[in-house]
Formats: sequence, structure tokens, C-alpha cells
Amino acid sequence: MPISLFTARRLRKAAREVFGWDRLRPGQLTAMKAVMARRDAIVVMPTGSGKSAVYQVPSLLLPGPTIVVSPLIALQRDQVAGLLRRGGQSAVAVNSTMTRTQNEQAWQSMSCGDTQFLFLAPEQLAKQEVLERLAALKPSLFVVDEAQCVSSWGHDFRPDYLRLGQAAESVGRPPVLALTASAAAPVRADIIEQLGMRKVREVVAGFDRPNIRLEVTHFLDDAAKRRAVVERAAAEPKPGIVYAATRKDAEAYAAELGELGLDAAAYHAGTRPSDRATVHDRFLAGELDVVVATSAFGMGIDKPDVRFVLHASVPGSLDAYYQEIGRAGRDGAAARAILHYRKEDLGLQKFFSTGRPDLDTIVEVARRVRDHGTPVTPTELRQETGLSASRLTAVVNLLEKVEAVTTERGKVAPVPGAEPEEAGEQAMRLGTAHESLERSRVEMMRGLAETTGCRRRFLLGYFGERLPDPCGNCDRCEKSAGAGTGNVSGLPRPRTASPERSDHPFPPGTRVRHHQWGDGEVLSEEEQRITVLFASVGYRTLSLPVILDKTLLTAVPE
DNA sequence: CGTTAACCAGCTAACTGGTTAACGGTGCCTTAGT
Repeated sequence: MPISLFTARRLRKAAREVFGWDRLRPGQLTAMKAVMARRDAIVVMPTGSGKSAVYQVPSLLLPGPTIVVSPLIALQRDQVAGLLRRGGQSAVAVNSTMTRTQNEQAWQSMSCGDTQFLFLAPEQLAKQEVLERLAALKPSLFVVDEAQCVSSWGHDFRPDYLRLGQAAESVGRPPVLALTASAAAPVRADIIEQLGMRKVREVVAGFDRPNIRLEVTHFLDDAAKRRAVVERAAAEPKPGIVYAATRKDAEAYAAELGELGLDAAAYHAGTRPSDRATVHDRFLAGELDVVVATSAFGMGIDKPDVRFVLHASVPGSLDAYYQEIGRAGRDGAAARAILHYRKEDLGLQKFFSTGRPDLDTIVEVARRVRDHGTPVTPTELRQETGLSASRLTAVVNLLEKVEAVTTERGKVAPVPGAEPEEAGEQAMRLGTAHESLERSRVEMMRGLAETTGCRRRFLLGYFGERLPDPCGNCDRCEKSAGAGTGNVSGLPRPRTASPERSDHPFPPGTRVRHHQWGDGEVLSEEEQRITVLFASVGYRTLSLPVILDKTLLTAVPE
């Protein structure tokens, strides 16, 4: 019997006997087989489609335990509870909300083999002691859950995400499995690079969520937009989520909706922890009409009957937009994504996408590391520079990338011959490139809001999926179809899946070179325009007639 | 990048227009003091 068939049988058996899952989806099985073959894999599957099973089932058949890196402590709790409930599997988490004794007990139950799953935040793996204990467990699998965080948070907000590749190495480099519900090709490439993954098996399920109607309403005036947000949130079938850009807005909208008699609550990182938990639980229990939240709300929310997601202001990227609207209509019934768009709102998102370390700071850290001569602990560097832990880690990450320092066994060491000023300049260039990428991601959001074509086609194009026909379930499609032909059910009309050939020299996937912006890759096409991701400047949308007429772009052979 | 609050000058009383500074999102972890 071929090995893969044998493996598939064992996987199915384990899934059935332990978790009671009678069948595995094709994507799940493919990914599980990659894990069993000791290969690195990145899996992109929608929430609620059994992504966790991809590590949970193989883990039972592997000799050592499974390490799961999870971004939020609340999520770790859910995952531990879920394993116990569904499969009777023992799992533990080690984090700062536990007492010292509890964490000790968790380590104990791992090392004596009683427990198969250990959940940790990336910051835990920044500690040398933790890495040593993990290495002693001889783990068989290293899972990074919500792996989009590597790319979206690792570069600035939570820089320990960029250190996970090294962490995996120092615990014996088991196969690395990255799981996420949404990641466009460039984001996947970033995750793979940052985690140091090798010979990666990519399993990407479809991105389309055809039951979610996409709609964008334009506003010139801020006050008019605010009125419309409240009116619309009040009018839509419940429950729903309203996303606001700031904490203050979230509070204000929640208060206004409350005055209209709705059960509405605000949720953001400044909400008291006990209130956060209450809002979360009440929403899941169906006791709230509307949660008005910042981007803090949503990870781990798997509620089937959310009827609308309304954006009171544009999010900072199509990735964020897609993730947030994806919380609507998980049950497959008609749902709405309503974006209230004002082009001035893009400014706030542009502001959020800045904040890289400045030249002086980088050079200072590089100097101090050099002057020490011998490896120095991050704690020491923090005391000398007064930088916060995450800020320092971000700087060290940059310096390591430009080969001015190395890190080993938790300490930072200089690279002989590396000049701090030179390293600083190089690191700044990296930081600047990343910043312009982030800003171009904001521009892609503008692209969706201002497109005259089918919105779903634009959105899916960004994720590398080509929609041959307009979707019939967005405001643009309805507008061009005219009155009377709208679909009554709220569900999209059937459409053909036949991919048509591109009639120009730059179909998606083509490597191209621009006379000014250098090398890039064509990501998507839309009517007379293509979107290209350039290494130097990020996303750019180009007009096909113009580039064909002026030969601004040339295709580069692989 | 855009909004808002605070301030000030002007110039004569209660307000206007202009400039300027501050603010804005995501979460781990640690440690000192109740």
C-alpha cells in the first residue's frame, strides 16, 4: 500500500475515534499529510472550516508534543478548553495570567508526557529558559496559529513574532505549520520568510464568501457619515458588528445606538478586562444587537449568525477588511458588509502605518552592542538605552537583518567589522521600504472603495483569485444591472467558473519590471487596470492602455 | 494625514479668524505595592 494512502487511513481513523469527525475535507487531509511527512506547511482556510484539526489530528500520531503559538491569551484558553471538550485531549497554556505554580504544573504535565499540546504567546519564546524547556520536550510539531500576525504585527507592534523562526531552530526545528484564515500571496511569502520555513507545502482554500453582499457608500461630510452609520446600524437585521477607527468613536457610536433602544456595547483595548469578557460572552450568547469595536474585536469570534459588519471608517488594508467582514454570514445565509467611506479617513490609517524606529535609535543600539564586544542581554540594553522591550526587539530585528548583530542563546552580539552608522543607514532603508509597503496597502483600500467595477472581483483579485464574471452581489453590480433585475434572495446568482485567458501580456503572476519602480509581480487585473506589488514601493495600480502605449512595463522571464 | 482643542491677537465686548500642539490601534510581559 502506498505510504500516503496508509497515512490518510490513520489520519481518518484518529479523526473519527478521538474527535468524532467522520470525514476530512480535501484541504485538511492534504495539509495533514504534509505534516505527517515532516514538511513545513502554510494553510489558508476560513474560520470554522476545521483549521485546528490540521494540527490536532496529526499530533496524536506523532511521538513528541505539539507547540502552538497563539497571539492572545483569551484564544489560548478557548483552544485548551476546546481540545478537552471535543476530544478529551489534555492541553495546557503557559502565560502571565497563570500563577507560577500553575505554569510549573503545566511544564510538569508536558515533560511527563501526560499532555500533548502546549499553547504559548510568541513573547514566551523570547525567553531563553522557555526555549530550553521546550527543547527538552523534543516537540514533533511547531504550529503558528493566526499566522497573519507574523506579517501584520511582527514588523513593529509585536516584534517577537519575527523571532519565531529562530525559536523553532533552538527547540530542535520540528516541522513548522502556519495557519491563517486570510493571507494574500505576498503576505504568505512574508510569513514563510520570517518563520524561516523550508520547502513549504501551501494549502490555500478559496477566499470567496458569496453570501456576503459588499457595499460601499461615499461621504464628503463627516457629520453626514456619522448620522448614516447610526441610522444604518439601527436599521439592519441583528446581530451585527460596527468597526470604528478609534476608541472614542466606538464609545460614541455605542452610546448613540443605546439611546435608540438597541442593546449595544463598545469594545476596544481600553475597555476594562472584565467588561471586555462580558461583551464578548453576551455577543456570542446572542444577548447583544450590536458590538461597536476597534480592530481589537474579532479574533476567535466564530458566531454563525452575524448579519452585518459595518465599517464606520476604512480599515488599513484589504487584509483587515476581509478578515473583519468575514465575521458576517458564517452560517451561509445572506449577510452584508457595509463600508462608510470618506477619503479623509485614509489619513488616520496612513498615520497608523508609520512608526518605524528612527536612525539615531538604531545607530545607538548598534554602537552599544559593538562597544560591549561580548554578547549582551536585551535587559542590559534596555537599561542603557531606555527603550521599551518591544521597541528594542524591533531595532535588534532590523540590525540582525542587515547583519550588524547576531543573536544567540538570548543574547545580542556584534558582528565584527560592522559599522553602526552604515548598519543604521541600511536598517533605515529596510524600515522605509516596509513603511511604503504599508502605505500602499492603505491605497489598496482606496482602490476597493473607489472602483467602478465589481467589488468582489477587486477584493478576490487582491487575494489572487480571478472571478470571471461580476458577482451580482455587490452595490456596483447592482448599479450596472439596473433596477428590477436585482436578486430577491440576497444571495448571488450562479456564475460560471471557467477561467478566461488574459488578452494582454501581463496576466496575474507575471514578473515585471517598471522603468522607475523596479521589479514586481502582477497580482490582479480588473477591467483596464492591473495591480502590481513592487519590492521597492509596494502596491501600485496601473492603467493597461497607458503601460501598453508607453511601454512603461516589461515582462521579465523567470 | 486630518481633526480638535487651546490659545492669542485684534480691538473694543463678545466674537472671529488664525496658528499651533496634541492625538489617534492592535497585546504580550514584569514588577512593585495593596
